[in-house]
Amino acid sequence: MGHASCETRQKLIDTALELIWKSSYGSVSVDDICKTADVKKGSFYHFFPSKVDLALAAMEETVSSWRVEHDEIFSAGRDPVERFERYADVVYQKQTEAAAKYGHVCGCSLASLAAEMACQEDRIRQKFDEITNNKKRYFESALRDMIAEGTLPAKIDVKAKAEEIFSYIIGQLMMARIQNNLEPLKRDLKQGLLSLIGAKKKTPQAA
Amino acid sequence: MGHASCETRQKLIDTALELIWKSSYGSVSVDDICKTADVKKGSFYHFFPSKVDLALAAMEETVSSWRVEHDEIFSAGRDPVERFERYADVVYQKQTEAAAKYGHVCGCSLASLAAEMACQEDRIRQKFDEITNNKKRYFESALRDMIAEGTLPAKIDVKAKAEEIFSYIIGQLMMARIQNNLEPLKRDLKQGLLSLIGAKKKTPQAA
DNA sequence: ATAAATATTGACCAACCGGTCAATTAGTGT
DNA sequence: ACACTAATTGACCGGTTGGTCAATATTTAT
Repeated sequence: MGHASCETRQKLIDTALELIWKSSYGSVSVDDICKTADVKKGSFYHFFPSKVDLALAAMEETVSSWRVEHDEIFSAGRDPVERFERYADVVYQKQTEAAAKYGHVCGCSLASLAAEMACQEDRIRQKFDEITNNKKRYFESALRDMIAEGTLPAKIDVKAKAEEIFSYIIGQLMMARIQNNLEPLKRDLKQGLLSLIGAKKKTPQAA
Repeated sequence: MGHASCETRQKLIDTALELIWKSSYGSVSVDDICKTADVKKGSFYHFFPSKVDLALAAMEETVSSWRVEHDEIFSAGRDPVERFERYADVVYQKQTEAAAKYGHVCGCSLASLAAEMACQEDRIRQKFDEITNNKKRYFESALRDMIAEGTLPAKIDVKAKAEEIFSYIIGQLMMARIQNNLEPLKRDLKQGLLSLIGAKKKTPQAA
């Protein structure tokens, strides 16, 4: 059936991801994507009913490409505070790579796209919501582990704290993109995260 | 000289502000702005050399319309922690008004615009930087007052902390826009700000 | 071998994009 | 009254936009 070429579809997704991340949804045209991916426009509309549908697929692709790494970082086998620390390190590292590749700091592709489109395309808003809710579960789980550990008071509102953490990370990435500067991210992301969590030092009762 | 009509210029700025805040820079055309403002395109280009120049003027307008209120909130006469608390309240209140007016949560107009355009129009990036640096001074001043007060350790990096605070606020506003939900803002903005600042309770030594 | 399903192509579209311009109108200082 | 400047107008432009479509080529199941 000519199904051999999911690769055309994939090439379109990858290209869209790159181009939109580098600039913005509005400034990248379907023609741009097709030309860069070396795919004819007719093929584009064979795989995707519209430009937004491509963007939606690109969002899905992004999150699925993170999944394994994400699970490793937030592994329940790891000390909960270390999970956040490691996460901060990885975020910074990925931003560094992207900045080198694209010539400037790009921030969070999903958040930038969602912020741009939230008020026009509800499906993009919804998809981001869905991704966000999933991600917050990792944070909530880590926070609960800290409560169990005794490094966080039990009365804390775990869901609220997870949202604060999420917002802070998004804010840092947005600012990094706008300022085109990774230094604040390097300096403040981890530290701010720890301030926000506000954990007590673990009482060194072992050994 | 027919200068009677700076009002045309002003109407264009106000309209652009509204339309771009409601949706995005890329999705609002010069024609849209002109039609809404009831100004002919020729007039538009009489006052602004390009669409970005209008956006730049709109950014300037936004910040100048805040100035007085901002100075009051961060008045040195006010307790430093209260400045942040009051700021959080005002941010929430303004978002509520805008959401009612436009039909959905809009977030920070400047940050949304800057995030969208940062990688394409350096002048917008620079303008946002300039505005940001100014705003951070209010935060830094409040933090320094807290150190003087003894509610914050003197060793703290004031500039870094101010950036953390700024990022957190931007993140909360972005998330509010994307989620089209003011509840997290209401619940978390102030509290997260206080966690981030991490001030000790003022020792009640008066009276 | 063949029929059905899928993929690819390039030509095509109306609407819209940001921007220009010459002509006209209105206000101002003298 | 007059000359000068600034504001307004609407027609105009080439290029681009997201999207369509009929024809063709390719792959697969039988």
